[in-house]
Order: sequence, then C-alpha cells, then structure tokens
Amino acid sequence: MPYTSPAKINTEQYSPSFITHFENRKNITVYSKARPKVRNILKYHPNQIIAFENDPINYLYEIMAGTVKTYKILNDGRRQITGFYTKGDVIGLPVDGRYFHTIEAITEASICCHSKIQMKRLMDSDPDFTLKIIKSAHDRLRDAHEQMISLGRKTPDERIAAFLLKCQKWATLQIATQNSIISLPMSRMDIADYTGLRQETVCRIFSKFKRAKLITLLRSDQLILNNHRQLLKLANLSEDNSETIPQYH
Amino acid sequence: MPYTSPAKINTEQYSPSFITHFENRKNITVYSKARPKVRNILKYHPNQIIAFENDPINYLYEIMAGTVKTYKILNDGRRQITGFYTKGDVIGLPVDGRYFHTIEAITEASICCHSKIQMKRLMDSDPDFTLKIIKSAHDRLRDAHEQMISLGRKTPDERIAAFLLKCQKWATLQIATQNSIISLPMSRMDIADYTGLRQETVCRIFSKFKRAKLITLLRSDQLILNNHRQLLKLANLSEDNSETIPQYH
DNA sequence: CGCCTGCTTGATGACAATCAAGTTTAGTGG
DNA sequence: CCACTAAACTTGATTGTCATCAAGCAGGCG
Repeated sequence: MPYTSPAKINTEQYSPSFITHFENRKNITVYSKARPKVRNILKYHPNQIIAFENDPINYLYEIMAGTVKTYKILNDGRRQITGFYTKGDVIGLPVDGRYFHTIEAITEASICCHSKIQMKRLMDSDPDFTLKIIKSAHDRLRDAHEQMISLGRKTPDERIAAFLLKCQKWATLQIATQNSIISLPMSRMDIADYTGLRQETVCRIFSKFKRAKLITLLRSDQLILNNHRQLLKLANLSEDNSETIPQYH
Repeated sequence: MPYTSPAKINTEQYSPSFITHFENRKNITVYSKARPKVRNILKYHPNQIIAFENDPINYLYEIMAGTVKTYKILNDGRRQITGFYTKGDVIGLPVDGRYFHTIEAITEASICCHSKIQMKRLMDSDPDFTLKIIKSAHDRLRDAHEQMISLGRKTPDERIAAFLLKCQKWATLQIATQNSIISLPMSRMDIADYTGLRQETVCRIFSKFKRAKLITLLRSDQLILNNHRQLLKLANLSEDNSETIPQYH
C-alpha cells in the first residue's frame, strides 16, 4: 500500500472482513459494527502529519496499526502533546468545527478515515453507535483531565511513573501475549512534551528509576517494569483509573 | 427555595417557561428545547458538593445561575481544578460510568439536573439534540486541551493572562450589558489550583499586572482589564480560540 | 471592637531548566 | 563489513524561578 502525501489524500476502498468487538479490548474496531460498504484506509510515515490544528474537521480517524500523537504548538515553538493513540483509538468527533490539535504519526500507521457525513448518517440510523461515540468522547475527556492533574500538580517523578504505566497499558492492549517488554515508539522529546518536562529531565528520571531497579532499560526505546506496585504508588493515580474502569485503550 | 443537603437530593418540579436559544450565547439553555414536562432544579450553597469523583453518573447538570468548579484530588490533598462553569454550561455526559471529578458550587447556584435516562430518551427521539450533546463534549475537550498546554508549557504570567481573559468571556456571557468590571467568584486558592500555581504566586502576578497597568483591582474579587490587546498577546492563546470559534461559554 | 479568614508581600531555598559536553545508536556509503 | 556522520540520548555544572515559610494587612461578621 503506497504512502500518502500529507497534503493530498488518496483513498483506497476496503470492504473490511472483521466484525466489531467493542467490548473486547484486545482487538477493537470501534466504528465498524455497522459495516459501511466502503472505508478509506491510509498509511502514514513516521512524522507525517495527518491533520493540522485549525483544519476543518472532515474525518474521524481510527487507528488500525501504529502509534499517533496529537499536539498543540505556541507561536514560539513550545509544544504540548495532548495524547498518544494506538490501535483501536479514535481521534475526533463528528461535529462541525476545526481540529484543536495537530495529528501526527509517530511510527508507520494504518488509519481508517471515516467521513463526518458518513458518521452522522450512522448516528441517525443506530442509537447504539451514537452512544459509542459519546462514550468515546467521555473517555477522551477523562484522559485529558487525568493529564491535567499530572501537569498541574504532580512531581516530575510521578508524571513519568504515570506515563510508564500508561505505556504498559497500551502495550498489553496492542499485543495479545502478555509480554513484559514495553516499547516506547515516541522520542524522549515527545515524552517531555507530553509530561510538561524537558528531555534532559525525562532522561534523568529514567536513569534514576533504573538505578532504583524500578525499570530495566533494554534499549532507549525498550524497557521492563520491575516493580509495578511501587510505580503505581509513585504515580499517584486517582483511584481505579488504571485498572477497573473499562476503556478501550 | 430551600437548600439541598449534598447527601439527599430533594426534587422540585418545574415546568420551564423558556425556550432554548442554543445559538444565542447570551442566554442559553442547552438541553431545554425538547421541553420535558418535569425538571429538577436544585439550589446549592457555596462550597456545597454537587457530585463526588467516582460517584456513578446519574445526572447531567446544567448550570442555570451561579458558578461551579470541578476538580480532582490526590491522596495527599493536592488539588487540580479542571474547570469553572457558569450559566448555560453543562457538566457530564449521558454514559454509564462514574464522574471523574468532584463538582462543587463556588457561589450560590441553581442547577438543573437532567437524569441520564431522560437524556437517553431524548437522544433516541431527537438527532439534533444528540448532536448538541456531542458538540458539548467537543467543546469540553477543547477547553481541556487548551488547559493542558497552559499547565504544561506556559509561564505563570501567561497562564494568569489566559485565565483573566477567560473570566472576561464568562462575564460578558453572563451579563448582557457589556460591563467592563469582571468579578472573580473563586478564591486565590482556586485560581492557583486551576493554573497549577500557588496562591502566593497568583497574588504576585496580580500585583505585577496591576503595577504594569494591565489590570485595575477594585477589590480582591473585582477587576478591570485595561489592556485587552496586550493581555491577549501575553496569554499566547492558540489562534482564534478566544474569539472566533463559537462556543457556549 | 476584635476575631477570623483570605489576601498580600517578603526572604530564602529547592529543584527543574538551561547550557554544555560526552556517548550511544542508526543509517550511509565506500 | 567497517568507517563515518548525524541524530538521539545521557550526564554534568550552573542558574533562575517558583514553592515554601513567615509575617503583615484588609475586609467581613458576630
């Protein structure tokens, strides 16, 4: 499948062979239950931009494979990453308006683009589907608020601990086998821009955690969590956020 | 109308005499268009808690009057205020789940409680209504992401400038007359917990802005913005977020 | 009037940002 | 296959800024 230029979108037509398992968090295709005849699946490079901040919203993006980030940038270049997204995640809502963040691929990514109009048609016909969209928005909002307390009130150590646990959650959702090796597709800079720190600080905390035997760094982008319990304690996660509440990532 | 204890909810029946003007941002009642026969309007004290974090979601709260805040708390007492809400704002989504923040009244507040079931019934019958809910979620998500870049990447001065402009927006939406006096119903501590600072720092920046003639402090909870343009520049707001994009607060 | 709470200002110190210098890794071409 | 280059990552030294601790100040209410 050819790569797509960021400016121009080539559409390829697919009739998907899979059925939604919305509740099955291991293998998710949120918006596929209604099985539209035609879907557009695109492939993106690392660092390729999928949509720009302030672009009119035309599509909902459903990640089929790979990792994607969303961010906002200030005029002097300061950047805040607002989220990382992996297989099964959906970015956007079928409303009239503009994207409030830029969407960019981190790894090679396959992304299913659902047109806004298509979405709205589906909503009209299927109230269940509509509920799923609202549930999705609710989950995104929960994530955003969790990140707000991280950025506003948590120490650098706590933020990194929370980030690592989030990575673990992504990993276990991506790979069916309970592999303890966690891969970090994003750069140190990305982690810094997500946690509101500098990359040097992120590095130092990684090293500190390594010295404390909390983690093992196999490579700069592969690690193992040795002491899940203590990380959880350190992360100061609000209640059951990480475990009990069902989410689809 | 009697005040309500936080534990037990007294319901009063109202047949509302007003019709929605969803697009009219000055006088908004988002969820009233369908005119349910019976609605529950409650009054809350300052500091009275409307719902606790992790409570099951039973209601959507629509603010009719007053100011309300939502926040999350860590086990050692650190607090992050995730939003302030005024007349016309809606808190919550009709999903199965739990509130991810505590909702508390700042001033005396009249709040219309829409039961989740009622909401879902309305959604089934009125696709327009459903779109409004999704639009509402989208706006909340935009606010949250705007706050994320504030907390993660903006300087204290920029955060306070942005906060003041937000207050002005609330003020102009609340009061029809374009009064230049802005009232701050929330305490310095609240502002600190919203902007990720300490109350002393908030004070110092207020004083600094006062010395720079950017603002005039009439009382500790009343001020005037003297140099809107410079505040806007200082706040580093991402593009048109403050002006052009229609929002309902 | 006096207390209490919330706000303001001052002095000091901790800690993450900054600046800078290595080190490792991945990618390229001979 | 190895040498070379560039980018990403890591570690060190120093500084600036905001949190902290502490002391006044002002307004509201009994």
